[in-house]
Amino acid sequence: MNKVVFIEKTGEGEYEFSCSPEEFFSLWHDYFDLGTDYDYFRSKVPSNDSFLQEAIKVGGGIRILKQDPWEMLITFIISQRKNIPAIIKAVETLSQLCGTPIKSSDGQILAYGFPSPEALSRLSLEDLTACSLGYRAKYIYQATRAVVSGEFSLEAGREMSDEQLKTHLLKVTGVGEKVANCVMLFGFYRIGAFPVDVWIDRVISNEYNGNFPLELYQGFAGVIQQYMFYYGRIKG
DNA sequence: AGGCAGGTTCTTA
DNA sequence: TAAGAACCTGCC
Repeated sequence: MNKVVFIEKTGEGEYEFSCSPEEFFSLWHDYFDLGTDYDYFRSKVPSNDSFLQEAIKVGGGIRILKQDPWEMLITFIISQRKNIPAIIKAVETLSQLCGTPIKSSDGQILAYGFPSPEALSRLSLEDLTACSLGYRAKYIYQATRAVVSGEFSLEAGREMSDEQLKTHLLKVTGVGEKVANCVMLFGFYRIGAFPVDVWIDRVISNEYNGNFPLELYQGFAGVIQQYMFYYGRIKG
């Protein structure tokens, strides 16, 4: 979206945003999903579920960010078989290569926005490979062309049911079950989507004996997934 | 030094 | 339908 904000913790439960109050309320308040009552979701965790009880305590400030579908599609295609530092690096390389510079009022470049489909489409397959994307380069090359040509519409996804959207996203080569769920959750705010990656797999097998009660969280399982993911990684 | 990493596709039965 | 190999590359 070609916007950047810097947030500083200034006290307990107190944060300072670098933007104006107008921008905070018109943009970031929604982006960080600050209008949603997460206490309601958390209240659905059974008191005898000690893992999730601890997780919602430790991960108290977690929010599902309302991110851009296109950015999520490409970012999560990149994420497969990569660790987090490598993902960040690849996304930053792409942004610096063909994203829009975001400047402060005095002209200083603060960050680069994620490249638009058109901007990415100007990169050749070789260009993409040079961004250390490995075998994902051709997935991204193909997805970019599908979107730019209109053959694949992310916008159309907004009107679809969760089930339709999942099927739609799975048509993109390089998008499987996990990536589709991530794009749904973070790019379309489908908080019922429940992405299962290796960390969630580990939590389910280690803490729930391979059987997680998903049915307790119908319609917002993605929020619960975030607590599981966050705390699961801390615990190792 | 090599296995492994926020998976997916392709191949084989 | 299901299990197993191959896939790129950089990090730990």
